[in-house]
Amino acid sequence: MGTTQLESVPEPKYWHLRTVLSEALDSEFSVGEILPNERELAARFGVARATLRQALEQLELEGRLQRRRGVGTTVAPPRVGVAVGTEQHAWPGAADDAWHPVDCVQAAPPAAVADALETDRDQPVHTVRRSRVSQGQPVAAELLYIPASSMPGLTAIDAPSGTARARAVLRELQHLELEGQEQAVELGSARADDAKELDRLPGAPVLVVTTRFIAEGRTAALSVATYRADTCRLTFGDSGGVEIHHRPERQAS
Amino acid sequence: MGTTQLESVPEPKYWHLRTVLSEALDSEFSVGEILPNERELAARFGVARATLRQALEQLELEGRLQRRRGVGTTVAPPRVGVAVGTEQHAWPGAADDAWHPVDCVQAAPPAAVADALETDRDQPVHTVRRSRVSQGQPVAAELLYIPASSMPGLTAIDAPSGTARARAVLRELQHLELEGQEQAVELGSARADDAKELDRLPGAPVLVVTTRFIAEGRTAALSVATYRADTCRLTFGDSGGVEIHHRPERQAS
DNA sequence: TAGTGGTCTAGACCACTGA
DNA sequence: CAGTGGTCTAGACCACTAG
Repeated sequence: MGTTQLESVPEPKYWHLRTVLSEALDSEFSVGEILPNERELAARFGVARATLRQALEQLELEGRLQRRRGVGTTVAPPRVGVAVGTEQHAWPGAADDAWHPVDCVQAAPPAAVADALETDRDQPVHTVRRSRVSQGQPVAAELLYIPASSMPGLTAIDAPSGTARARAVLRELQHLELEGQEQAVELGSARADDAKELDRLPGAPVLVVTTRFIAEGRTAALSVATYRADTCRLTFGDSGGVEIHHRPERQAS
Repeated sequence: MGTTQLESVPEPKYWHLRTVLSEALDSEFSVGEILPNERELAARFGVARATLRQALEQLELEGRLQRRRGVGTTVAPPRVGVAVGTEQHAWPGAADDAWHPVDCVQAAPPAAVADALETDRDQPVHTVRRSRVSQGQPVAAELLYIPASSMPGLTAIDAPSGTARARAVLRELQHLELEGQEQAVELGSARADDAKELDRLPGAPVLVVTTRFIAEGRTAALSVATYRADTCRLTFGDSGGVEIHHRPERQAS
């Protein structure tokens, strides 16, 4: 009788814990505040540390918490909205581009990319690496694939690789007429190199945005961008910065 | 010396396992095939079951595996592309709509929704529940919020709730002129009711698509749709069905 | 060096499925 | 009913951070 309620169909402990912690975050903690450590929290709730961690993982997935090894668990700020799809289509590297180039090499692409580009697998492809920063934090890493056949004017550029090469490739891209673009979003996990760039551990959840740029009836470029799923909200549509932040509802009783 | 290689900076076992299993899935298994059970796999790889499960979780997150309690672990088909953003904006419930209505009630909305709708928190809102099916499988559940003030003509409808009511609300919506829409995508975890409708466990990863429909300069409707993140690839742009499926690259050595 | 989160183990029991 | 994945425990050690 002293307990709140008997659960005829008991929900898992970690799920209940998630709800309790979520409400505590709303009412008793403010952004950036540091939580008690995992061993202490587990003891306080009377569960094993693994169970407590399962609840924390959920909350981190939902962007409510941020955990860093050697430091602690902190309350995360609301997700930052990053504009991904715009009404006025534009090539990567255009004036208002939110990305900045990092590197560029010319090599044979992975098989999956060659398929999407509709080119032979041994045909060389310019691969531009770019990164995107928002509010001081890295939010996305991108690999931009451009078939060499799309850019005949670039064969004689002197810079063989590096940032200068990347800029040259992007500059060349602007000369083509962009006819349209198609995008897809799916859930993925960060590969080792992306994870490093995003300041996360390998396997961290990411939103993978694949963009196909169409010119002259063909796929002129393919962008594969991985966004931090914990901190980002991808926005599409006319204006990107509108304040629609959906926080999951309370659990129904 | 018999081992393949000494790892100077050893990656986690579960991550290495994920890679090994991923390659095995590519080469030795076909879609729908059932894997050995977890205890057997763990023994075969010489790890604890929890570690093996960590690897399986990764692969399930990436849409490579499907696990069902009491049944087993099967190889998942490639993710199905579902069109989310279209060039020609249209109201929910239009002729070519992929959704079908389930239910409708009129009640005060959650606080977060009221804020997004820019209405008072105690103002009544029509809440339409819809579901979306693709290739025989439920892929998304939606809550569609429409302020009663947007639809003055609906006060006298006789059906108080249920599917008939939902259809009536959607029909009424078509009479307004749609001026634009804004969308956002973020990662979330399925609430209990959504999870049930999506045939998943609570907490399963979902892609939450928030759409704001604008008419007469105001927010006339707000849709919060949760898509199964494991099985869905959300497509935006001119044509939704194009075959760009990005499979994560092999891990660099 | 002390304290944090990340990984891993070897068990146990439960909830669910299908024969 | 037997077999599956899902939950949970109580430990251990490791990698990383910061004072």
